Amino acid sequence: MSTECQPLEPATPAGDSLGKESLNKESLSKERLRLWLRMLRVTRQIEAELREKLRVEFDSTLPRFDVMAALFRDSDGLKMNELSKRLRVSNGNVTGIVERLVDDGAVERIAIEGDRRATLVRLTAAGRATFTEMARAHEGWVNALLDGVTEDDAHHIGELLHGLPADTGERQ
Amino acid sequence: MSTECQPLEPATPAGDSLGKESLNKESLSKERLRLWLRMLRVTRQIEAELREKLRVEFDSTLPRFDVMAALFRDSDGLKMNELSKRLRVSNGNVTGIVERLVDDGAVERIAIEGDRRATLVRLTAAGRATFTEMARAHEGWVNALLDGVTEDDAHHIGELLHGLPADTGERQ
DNA sequence: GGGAAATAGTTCAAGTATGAAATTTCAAGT
DNA sequence: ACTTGAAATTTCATACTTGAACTATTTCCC
Repeated sequence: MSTECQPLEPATPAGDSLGKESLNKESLSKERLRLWLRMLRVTRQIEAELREKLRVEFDSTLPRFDVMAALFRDSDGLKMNELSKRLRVSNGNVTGIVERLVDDGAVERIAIEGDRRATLVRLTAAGRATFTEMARAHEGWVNALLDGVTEDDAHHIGELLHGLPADTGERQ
Repeated sequence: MSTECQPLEPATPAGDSLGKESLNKESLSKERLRLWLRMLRVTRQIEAELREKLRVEFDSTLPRFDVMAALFRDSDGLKMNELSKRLRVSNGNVTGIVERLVDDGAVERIAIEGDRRATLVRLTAAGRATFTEMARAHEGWVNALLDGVTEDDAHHIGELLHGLPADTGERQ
């Protein structure tokens, strides 16, 4: 959903006693909020279009795509554990998605010798083939959706986002 | 979820016969994909933190917050219809969220005279009070999460996002 | 006026998502 | 060996989300 709330009235109204308006903390906070709302709206919109494309053209979904993408990168397979860390979603969530991918024949579970708690999850050959097609299409869709963005823009925004607390988290 | 896929190998590999690499279509496409993945990751991360905050501090959720925000802006109330258009979510979705907000006492349904199909949905006094608190906190959280973003940055990214196909859609 | 089309909502099935509890297995320490 | 604790997953309750089917009401048009 959209978080369609707009900045409320400033707590420090008209006359600002701290200095230039544009250097004001209130103003900066409002501007960041506006930015966040716009980022959210754009992201949601793009996600919706990608989801629709995946649904219509591949009878698949974004979560499935995400899981397959992670497994495609680690072609030796991942433990459920690692998968959920990689995708930053809850453990139980991954269980369900993988379950459906197994039903689809795109993914297989492999027992790990020496640890009967864990399971390895891996793309099947069919899964790899399907994902390769999906990924190619996906890149095309994104490219089209970000039509107005030049390479410089992309690079610039990327840099700005990169410094954010939200982007510097525990990845890997 | 995350769409953690990285750009695959370029279809046009090393030697590029079309001109400078940075002006290459392939390269631009990859750069846009990279940008999209980063936007998605940052957005998801911020959303996750906001959701957590709402849960812990207000025992609420983002969808509830979004609905309340929309109703706060239109203090006369909105029809379910308008609400779902405003938030860009499905009709049935809004039904459920409003239902829970009604249970919470934050929202009330009001019959519309002259059209027995539609219902008006409005924040209660309690709902307005609660939302005012939540919105203040929310702005603070966003402000903190976007800590590294200057006012110029915010403005710049905002402008770039603004031109996107995804942002120019049927709003309001 | 009467019926087709449009509009407003709810309901439904399936999938996604979380956080918490429960289960099974492993790893130590005693 | 035994128990305690950690680790890997699944299960569960709840909630969100979509797209489609369904109901009820209104509007339009002949």
